Amino acid sequence: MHSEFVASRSADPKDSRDARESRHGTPHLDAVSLAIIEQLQEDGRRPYAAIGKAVGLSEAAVRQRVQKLLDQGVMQIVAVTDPLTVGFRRQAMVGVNVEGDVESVADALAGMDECEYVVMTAGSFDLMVEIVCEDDDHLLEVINKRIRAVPGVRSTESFVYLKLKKQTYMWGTR
Amino acid sequence: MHSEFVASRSADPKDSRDARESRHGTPHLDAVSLAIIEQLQEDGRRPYAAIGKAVGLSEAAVRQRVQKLLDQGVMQIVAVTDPLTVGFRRQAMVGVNVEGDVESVADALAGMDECEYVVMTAGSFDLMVEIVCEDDDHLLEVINKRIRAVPGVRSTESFVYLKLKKQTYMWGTR
DNA sequence: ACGGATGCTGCGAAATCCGCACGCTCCGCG
DNA sequence: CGCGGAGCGTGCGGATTTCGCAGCATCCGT
Repeated sequence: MHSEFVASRSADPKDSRDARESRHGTPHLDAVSLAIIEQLQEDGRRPYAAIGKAVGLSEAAVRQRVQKLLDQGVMQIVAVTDPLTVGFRRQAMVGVNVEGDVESVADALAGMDECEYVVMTAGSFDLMVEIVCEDDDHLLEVINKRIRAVPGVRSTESFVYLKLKKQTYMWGTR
Repeated sequence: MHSEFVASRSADPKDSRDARESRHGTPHLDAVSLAIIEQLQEDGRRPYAAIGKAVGLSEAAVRQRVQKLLDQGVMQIVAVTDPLTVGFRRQAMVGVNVEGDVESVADALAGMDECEYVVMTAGSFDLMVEIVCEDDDHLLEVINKRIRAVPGVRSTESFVYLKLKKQTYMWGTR
């Protein structure tokens, strides 16, 4: 009940003329906020004063900006772990083809704990879903029993992870 | 130069008899460390004292454990953003087929800034790569010019993101 | 010109972080 | 068996950070 911050933007009626929104209700970010985000992408626990020094703002101003970014759902500050280390030994990307309403299938899959990532795509799959499981049995059950049981799922194709080579969270740091 | 903590486990010769490792040099995590990680997955800036109260440890002990988890690369505490909000409007998952050494291709792709996620897989693709770009031109260039130019890449198939429905970092919180 | 909203600053109080000394337990070893 | 070191936890001050708030400047819309 947290950290599924995507696709739930601007549900609040009073963020109306907030900071001029570009098209789809996505809040506009100025260069300073971007710089703050970069700082927190390097270290999510960096003190506000240090960030302020780096971006040229007072401690209090940084604090208020960060709080707003958090409230708006623009960013989250979280611990990210290596799944293998915390006991999830099988992961897979699953491509899904759907008949009927794609979005309702996506919602159903998003409701499953084992689905860590759900995205609607253009191409030979309608949906791509990342699955995190404890072992092979678990993975098998999720793919063959649970995902295929969702109404509207026509077919699936699985790509079991052999080795994770890179995982970054440095958008905006380019 | 940070946060690519995967596949670089136990490079240190002196973490020998650390906390008994299970098979591949992956450090073992006890229930308390798991609980600490859960706390930080909910809020990466939660005070050590509050975590200590939740898991039954002193503030100092939590602090030392967190520091160790960070040092070992078991977890990172970072800001995670919605790519759309920070100005990256095109994303895609790209399946890659390789001839020759898969890992060297994976390394080459991992070296590209636009590749946010690189994983070796079993299935009809050898590699799956997530790409984050600013616009269509950028995406086109990355896929058709850069990725296909990597020696060993036989073919690619792209899945352009239409809508991100779920993105979680709650492993271990089940 | 006037409210009202927004955003930044400065400041004191409270809470947190940090280093360090100390104690405990668990081995390995002479 | 006793010693010593490593690993891990606690408690404790002092430095640092967080937090709430008042004050001020700017930018609108009316």
